[in-house]
Amino acid sequence: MKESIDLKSQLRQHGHKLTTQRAEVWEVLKGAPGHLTAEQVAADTASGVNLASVYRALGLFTDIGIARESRLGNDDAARWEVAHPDDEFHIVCRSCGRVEHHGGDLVQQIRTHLSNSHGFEAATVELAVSGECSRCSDPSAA
Amino acid sequence: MKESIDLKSQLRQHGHKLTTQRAEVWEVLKGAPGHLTAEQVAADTASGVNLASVYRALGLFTDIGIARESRLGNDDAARWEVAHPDDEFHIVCRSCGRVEHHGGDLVQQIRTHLSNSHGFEAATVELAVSGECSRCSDPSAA
DNA sequence: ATGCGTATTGCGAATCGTTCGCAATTAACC
DNA sequence: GGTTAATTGCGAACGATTCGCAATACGCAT
Ligand SMILES: [Mn+2]
Ligand SMILES: [Mn+2]
Ligand SMILES: [Zn+2]
Ligand SMILES: [Zn+2]
Repeated sequence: MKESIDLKSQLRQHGHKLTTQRAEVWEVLKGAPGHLTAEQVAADTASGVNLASVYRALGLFTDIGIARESRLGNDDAARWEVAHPDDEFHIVCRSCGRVEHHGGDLVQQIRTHLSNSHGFEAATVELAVSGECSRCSDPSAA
Repeated sequence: MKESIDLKSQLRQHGHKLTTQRAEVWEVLKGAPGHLTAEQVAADTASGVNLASVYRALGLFTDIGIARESRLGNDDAARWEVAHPDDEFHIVCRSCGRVEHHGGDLVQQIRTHLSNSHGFEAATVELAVSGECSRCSDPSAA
């Protein structure tokens, strides 16, 4: 099973407090299936955490590395999720907007090529592919 | 030498007029070394084209495929350049913000893998790598 | 060249996502 | 429980982009 992140210790390690709001925001992120906007997080929060505080929490989580922020598709709002490595990249359906994750060594290959052939050590590799997802391209397959 | 795009015919083909403002915006894009914000384009424009009109022109150029829009690094403003294929991806220095282009077949490999192994035809592949550029990581190399 | 009808411009106001300032609250440590 | 600095909530501010609309300028046909 997947290691569960201990929010309290992660925050402590970076010199921050564990507040009820942060805990609630974290709970929403953990429970959500996908990539949420700050507004969605705020809405799903147990006690209705203030939007500005949600932004602050999400920003903090991203800074300390337990959450990941991305801008997907044509979307103008940022979205967050529990952190996952770059290697698991995003495939965004340009019809319905659904996002799938794709693992494998494709991203590693990019890193390796840049390092071996160009002496460049990639800090982050952001890869996002768009196209029609199976549900949208083949309407018959329910 | 690189084929030069004929703005007038590209616009005609898509049912749009060639205006002096569009010509000026295009001139700026063609002449610019890098990736420009709408504000920068407006500023560099011969007759000071209005910012809203610059946005409209850049949006149109992007729609008809002769310009490319990207959001690089932590930057919150969109940037434009004369269109180039996805295969030439972006390497962004997280210290100085400089952007380099990197060609090769890495992006094609991604497309091929997704098609062969998953029957997924990628419409766009957006790849952006971050790290320290040579100038920033090795200060001695002037 | 001239005139027409429509696409396009410029301008300011509006919108949207996100951040800020600051007084009131609260978590962490004693 | 008391102290104190970190955090919250609120509303106002912000920057990027878009919109509405009257004035203008293309493109095409005279
Ligand atoms: Mn993800
Ligand atoms: Mn580019
Ligand atoms: Zn879909
Ligand atoms: Zn640099």
